[in-house]
Amino acid sequence: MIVDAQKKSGLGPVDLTTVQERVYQTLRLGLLKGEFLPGETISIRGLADVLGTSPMPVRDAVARLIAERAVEQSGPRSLRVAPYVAAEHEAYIRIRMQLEGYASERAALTWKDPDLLERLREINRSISEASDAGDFDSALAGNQAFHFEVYAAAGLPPLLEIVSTLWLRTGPILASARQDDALFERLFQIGVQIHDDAIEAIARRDGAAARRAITLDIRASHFSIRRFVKRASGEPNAGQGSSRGAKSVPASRGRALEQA
Amino acid sequence: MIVDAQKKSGLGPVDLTTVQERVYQTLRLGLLKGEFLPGETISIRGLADVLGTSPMPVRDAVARLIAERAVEQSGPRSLRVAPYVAAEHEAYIRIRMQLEGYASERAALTWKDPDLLERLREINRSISEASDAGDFDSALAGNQAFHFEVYAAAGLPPLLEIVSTLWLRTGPILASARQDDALFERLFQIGVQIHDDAIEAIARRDGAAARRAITLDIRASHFSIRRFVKRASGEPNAGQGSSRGAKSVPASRGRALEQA
DNA sequence: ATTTTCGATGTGTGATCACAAATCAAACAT
DNA sequence: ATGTTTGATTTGTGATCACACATCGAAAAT
Repeated sequence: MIVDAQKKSGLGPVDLTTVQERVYQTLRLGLLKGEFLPGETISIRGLADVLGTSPMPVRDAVARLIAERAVEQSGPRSLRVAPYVAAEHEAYIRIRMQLEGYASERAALTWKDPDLLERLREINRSISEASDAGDFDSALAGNQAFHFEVYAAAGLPPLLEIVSTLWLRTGPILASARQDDALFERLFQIGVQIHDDAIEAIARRDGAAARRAITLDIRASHFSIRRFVKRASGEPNAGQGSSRGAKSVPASRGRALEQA
Repeated sequence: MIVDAQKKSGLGPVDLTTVQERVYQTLRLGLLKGEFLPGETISIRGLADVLGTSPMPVRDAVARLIAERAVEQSGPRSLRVAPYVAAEHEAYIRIRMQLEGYASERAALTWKDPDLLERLREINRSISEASDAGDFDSALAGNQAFHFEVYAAAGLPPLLEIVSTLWLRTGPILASARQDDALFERLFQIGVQIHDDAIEAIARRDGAAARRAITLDIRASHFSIRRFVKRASGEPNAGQGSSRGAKSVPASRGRALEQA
């Protein structure tokens, strides 16, 4: 043996994740944060350029996003973020109510971590503050953190993954409503209130009440989104089906990932 | 215009799907049919070789399967079919009971197609016959057809997709139990009976009963699988695996069901 | 006999190139 | 002014190559 394991305890392990993985996580986060608009066309080469890599890793990452239905092919040679389609979105909401309702019920009945309640309260407080301050990015992130904190307490890791891919599809749509500040603020006000109900239900291990609170939360935000889209579709754009031959996407191209 | 569309009405439209898509569908079907064992290592080049293409399309297809958790990386440079992990599998069963139970309930309450019942009865009959004849491939396919025929009647296409990716994960595990003929035959016998209950429930639009039947079906097959795996892990017998993937699949086939 | 070493082989990853098809804009013809 | 065509550009797809690392087998050293 040449040399023993050097014990320079000053340096730790190095990030050895693959480029493809980092690209995937970046795009995923961007989708969740609403940096892409529903229906926005994307290009592998374009993304590679912005991210500072070759098209290859982006290609793999996009393939995964396609499998998760977050990205779809709008034609033989074009990709776009999944557009808003009323019927489809409504279906996803129904599914989410079932799945996330089940997760909440299970969390309320089986949770163990004694710090859970305090953590939920803290997160909910931060949502309220961020919303009041007009910091919708933080409020959105906080909302996501709250829900997943609850679902994690259900003790079914695979459920977390499934729900998270569902959020990946509803994410851009929810985020697109951020254009309407007033609506967004009221959405969070209601949300915080419902979250409090959920916390209380979990505290007293009332599974049915927890399920009711979370499903109500999902339904409420869905109604808001629907109202927003309906109002917005008066002029700018309406979601179009996955049929080909659609030109789509107004010039209102939102920022699609800035720096490298 | 150079030339009109030639009207040789003898030839129809040509399959213009991409190679990647066909590879994906092939692998997916193979997974569902049980041509891969849980935990079996696979190689991109090997699959490409077998399928007669370059590694490129396989790479994209596998990326999608990874996103669906049907394939996972077992190391920095190696891939394998998702192995059987008891806790994980149990979680998937719970999720499936929720989702497929919901789909069944909704199908029973909202179905419209007047031919639905007859189609279900026909499929169930074919399962029974195939099982009696020892043709488990057909019986397995029939079972899948039955379930998805029901879920399709729920009128929520996105739900179908989600459930189908869940089957993609439980598929190889279910199929691996085919080594035990006796168990498999009894499994189908019980299944056919439960399916009849489900049909009856749907016929009289009894949502709760339909949900009960389907969840029972899932739970029953889960118990059988669990019993099989438990027995198989005690005595790693050399069952024949129709693994058509690449070379690989070392002698440790008996342990393919456990983990790693 | 057991352990170690080391080389051959195979792996996923990433980059680069080729290509047909789709898109867009300017120039055309009406 | 308007609808059509055409040509340059960009797209995803697929093939090929290079590379670092993992794996495994045989030879060597203990």
